[in-house]
Amino acid sequence: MLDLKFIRDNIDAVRLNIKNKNESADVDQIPQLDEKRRSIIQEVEKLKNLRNVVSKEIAQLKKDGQNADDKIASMKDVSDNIKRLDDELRITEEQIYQVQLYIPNMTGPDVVAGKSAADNQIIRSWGDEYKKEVERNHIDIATDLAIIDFERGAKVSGSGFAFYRGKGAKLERALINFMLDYHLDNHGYTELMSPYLVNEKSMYGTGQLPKMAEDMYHAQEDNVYLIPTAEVPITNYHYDEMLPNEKLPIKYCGFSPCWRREAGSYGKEVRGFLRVHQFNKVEMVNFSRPDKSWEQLEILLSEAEDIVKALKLHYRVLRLCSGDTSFASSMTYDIEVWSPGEKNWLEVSSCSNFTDFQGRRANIRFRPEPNAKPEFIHTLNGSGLATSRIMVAMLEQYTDSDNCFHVPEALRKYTGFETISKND
RNA sequence: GGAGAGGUGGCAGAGUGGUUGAAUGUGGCGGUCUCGAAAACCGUUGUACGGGCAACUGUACCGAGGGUUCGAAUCCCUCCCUCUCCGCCA
Repeated sequence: MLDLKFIRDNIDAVRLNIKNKNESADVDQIPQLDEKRRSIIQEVEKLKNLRNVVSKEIAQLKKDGQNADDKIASMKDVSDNIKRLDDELRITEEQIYQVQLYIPNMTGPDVVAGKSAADNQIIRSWGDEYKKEVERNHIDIATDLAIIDFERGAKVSGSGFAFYRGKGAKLERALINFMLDYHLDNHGYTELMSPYLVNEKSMYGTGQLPKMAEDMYHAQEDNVYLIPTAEVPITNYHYDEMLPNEKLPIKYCGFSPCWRREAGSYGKEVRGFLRVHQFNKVEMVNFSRPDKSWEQLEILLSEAEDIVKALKLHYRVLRLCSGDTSFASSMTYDIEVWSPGEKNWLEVSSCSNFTDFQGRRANIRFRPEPNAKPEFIHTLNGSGLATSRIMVAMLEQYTDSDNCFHVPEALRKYTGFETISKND
């Protein structure tokens, strides 16, 4: 959410930003609604002041045993007017809020205006030496090794769901544990294991609602949502809180499955693990002072890169253009690994600075100095990493011509085995 | 799911219609005393919005939202949450 005062003072920039982000929000009605809001406040507060003063006079008169009927009668009208104006104010503020909810975060200074993924900037790439030519993609390999079962996933749950089986399941667990341990041991994170169902308020707090309602699984009976990312519970962990300045930045990481309906995305990149309704991810969340958040974003990105490097996978880093930068994000870096089977880049991490956008929605603040006014915190998060596409790249990268998968060095102490072959 | 109790300031805890933004305690901050500290004593200690260049000032906030009333922390309704007991259950 953007600050109302900011919108009022920067209406043109806000309008341009909406356009650059391919969003639609009718910001034009804000100035007059805000004007109306303020004039109502001034009027109603005058009346309330009058009411307070006269009420005290009435109390005094009664205490002195005198008659106060005249004053009470004269206040009746005032009271009715207050009620009417308060209603009007409430409606006006609700109208403003409903517009505000759909206004995206302002993009950061380094974000170029652009329409689509084609306009994203390539920042760097790494691990050229790990490129490899393969004939089979991850689906063939995994099916052949019987470590991932897409068919039965579809039978039991629907397309976009899969079973990990045998050594495949253990490999997945190894990957998750490796990533978590890496961040805990090397990057100073505190682990959070979170709820996977969250309430509506949390979804508004991080900005998934109201815009993304269609993309989430919703349990109507209890009005809770399956999380599309651990960002939601972990960021909202500090909902309505004042964070101690001396503890900043506060860094949490956590594993969770992620559920996404992916409504309307059929036909593209849906094969196998490329786009699924449920996948596993380790998420990193950072609560930062505003003056440090851009610096923290670079650190967060490097922490995610460390994982890909440790797995020795060829990857590149992109800075997303405005059109590709998500609703709540100010700036986002994507990490993409090379899939030899797809001959394409696959997104495995998104690292974003949300500035104060989520902090304002979720009311998470801190005090810059002991007696200073509270300010909204900056939040950042990044995948570190999503496993399904890492699994794609690993399977294609590390399976030899004899159809034997070699576990990457970094994962061996977690798997307890070094290879996976057909009859394991 | 059934029955009951409760949600007040950083925390604890008074307050059942009229100078209550809220007693009191405690914690925090500043000070006096002290070589220093403790104790004691004094002072101070919320947020949001509006107006004002500012000092300042107005309004609101006692779980949330409605209602009654000239006036609500206090009365009524709805919802949320916590706790206790019973039932069910991994």
